[in-house]
Amino acid sequence: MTHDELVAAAVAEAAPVRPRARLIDVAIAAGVSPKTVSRVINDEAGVLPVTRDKVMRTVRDLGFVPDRSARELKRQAADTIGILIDAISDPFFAAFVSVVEELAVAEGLSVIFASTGYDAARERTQLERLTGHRLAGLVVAPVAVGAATLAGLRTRFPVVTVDRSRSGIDAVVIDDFGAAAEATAALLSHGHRRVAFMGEDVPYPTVSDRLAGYRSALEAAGVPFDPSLVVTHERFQAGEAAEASRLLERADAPTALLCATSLAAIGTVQAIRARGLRMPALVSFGDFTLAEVLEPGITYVDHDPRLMGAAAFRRLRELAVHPEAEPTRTVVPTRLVPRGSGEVAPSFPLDPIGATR
Amino acid sequence: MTHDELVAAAVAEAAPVRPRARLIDVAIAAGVSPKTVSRVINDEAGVLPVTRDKVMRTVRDLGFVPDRSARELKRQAADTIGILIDAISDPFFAAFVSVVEELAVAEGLSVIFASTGYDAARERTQLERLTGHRLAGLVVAPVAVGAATLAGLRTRFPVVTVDRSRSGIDAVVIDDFGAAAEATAALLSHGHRRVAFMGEDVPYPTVSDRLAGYRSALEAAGVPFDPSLVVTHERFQAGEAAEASRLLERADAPTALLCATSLAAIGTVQAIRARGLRMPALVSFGDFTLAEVLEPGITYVDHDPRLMGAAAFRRLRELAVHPEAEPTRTVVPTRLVPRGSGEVAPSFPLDPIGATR
DNA sequence: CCCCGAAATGACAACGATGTCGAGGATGCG
DNA sequence: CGCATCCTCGACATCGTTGTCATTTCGGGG
Repeated sequence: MTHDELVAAAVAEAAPVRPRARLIDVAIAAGVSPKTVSRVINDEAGVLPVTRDKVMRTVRDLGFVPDRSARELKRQAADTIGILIDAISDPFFAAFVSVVEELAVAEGLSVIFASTGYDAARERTQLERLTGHRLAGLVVAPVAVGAATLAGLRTRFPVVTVDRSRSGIDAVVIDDFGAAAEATAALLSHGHRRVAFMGEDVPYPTVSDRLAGYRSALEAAGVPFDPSLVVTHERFQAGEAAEASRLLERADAPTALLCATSLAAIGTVQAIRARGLRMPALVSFGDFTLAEVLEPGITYVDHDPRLMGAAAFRRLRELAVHPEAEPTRTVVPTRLVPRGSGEVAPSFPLDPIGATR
Repeated sequence: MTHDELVAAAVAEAAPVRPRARLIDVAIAAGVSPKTVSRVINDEAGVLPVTRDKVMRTVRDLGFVPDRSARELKRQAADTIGILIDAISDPFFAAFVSVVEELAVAEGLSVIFASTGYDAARERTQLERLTGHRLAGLVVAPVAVGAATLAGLRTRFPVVTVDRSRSGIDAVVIDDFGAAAEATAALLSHGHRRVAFMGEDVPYPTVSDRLAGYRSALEAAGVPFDPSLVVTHERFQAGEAAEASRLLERADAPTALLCATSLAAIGTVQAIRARGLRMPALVSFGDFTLAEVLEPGITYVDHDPRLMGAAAFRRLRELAVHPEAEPTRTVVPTRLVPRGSGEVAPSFPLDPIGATR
């Protein structure tokens, strides 16, 4: 049989372009039936050690790797987790995806991902692309996709939304309203009365919930809401951030900023430095690289992508076991992490109101 | 629309478990043969407009999405790009993957990705997972996988390595040696004689090539190489960076640092600030968020992940058309971007040597 | 009015793997 | 020594889709 193998190997070698080995090729080379090869590569019981060894050797010799398409087609179960997010270049989602993949690997699952770029049409395309696979679960940060569509998918595999939610679908979110209110209240408690809000103008409520929390905190403190202090842009790249920073050159400039996302905070900080402006008090949503190295360190609302990724993955796996479970809304706790930038007093204390609580 | 959604959700709710619609289900519902449905969803010619409309309507009604496993199995061609990288949480790779996905989407391709975590065993597993799919191409940042394995894969689909190379395989890299030499020479030209090198201790030559470039530049300038100024750690997290920063507390502390990766630079900057040390001259490999906001801005060797991603993708697509093409080595140009931190003179000019060129 | 050819459609097999079930051989027990 | 039993292994059908090729249909020309 070693002889047989050598012959087979030689034959294989002779072929200039060796096509991918199939299970049947292994079976022929090893002199067993396809089913037996299948049993071996799937670690099923009921194969004689001798046979098993022979097959395994042949598998190695031919470099056989089972075809996932065929395997997925035959088995109804899948071992791929789909992730659909806004953009992988967003550090929040990079960390999020990283955790999900880490956990998936540990369970022998694959990860396939796609990004929407905040675009509804692209989201639809990508969603079809992902759901064309038999998935073991789908994690999606929904842009425009509705509850009905997701509910339809949910009959096929577990679905969890992240960062945003849809009725009837499991969600992993934070308390945007409460966290924003807390951050705003903290700024107010240091004497600020003119607090600006900067955020992306995205087609989902994350930022608007934060804006609502901001307004609510202002109201609770008896500070009038000034719409001119709310700056939203589709993105906070250099250009938009520069424009936003002009707010600080006004006569009635805000003395504090609440940035609704870390991207907004980064852009704003860059613009402020680039224009040589004096740094106002600032609180960011979400930590970011080097935020603690700035002078002062950037105070932020902790909004840990790793916790959220772990929560989403955990829920996905629970749903895999209990597909009929009631949808739950997992609110990952947040907390305000002071690092300096949020605890400075107004530069121009017009009318210090002192602690509001 | 909220109403519509509620209605749709209710309908979905009503159906206890609606199994996924198959092509055959569409065929039956539309009163045509499976093959005709196939023709319609693949936009093949030779279908009467009436029939086409009828089928398309049924497809929508049933929410039919073709099964990718079956499709991939039947067609031999695939439309999925595989990416295997060290870690998606590394901003370099996040940006890299982002570009590749962007380009892939534009051509109607999917992306499946996996990370190695710098671990050889995990790399092997992940590689099998990825190559179990029929791929339209594979981009890999190789850890331990050898030229032979990749050559085997190359007979099945285009393979491009990135950041590191393997003989006989197309590669997209930068000139690590040259770029490090240039950066080191620049530091020396500002009068530094004690320049430290900090980098990860990774099992591939990227960092060691940079170290070699550093040594070469020292030699060219007649500055003796001091091994105690080379600090390598497996990772540059808080702990390791803190240890590395102790170098700066020595009596004969270096006056300049060359950081072999942006992660090393970030960790080092964090540690320096955390310990309240005086900032030495510093040049980083690779830009990072907020690097320009620090005081002074961090001078870096531009090492653009977006360019590299685009180059890798382009090469993949070329190879798809010409599978037998000779492997090429694409060296993405780098340049030293001065922002201040690399252009400061030594704090303690022991023996200024002036410009060495 | 019939026949021909082109266009539209369908029947059938096959992609590569695995689930079901049955066949055959070795083993244990009376 | 014979029979029941267990264990190993293989034959065959099948997952959902598409390629090949045959068949039907329809309009037009003779």
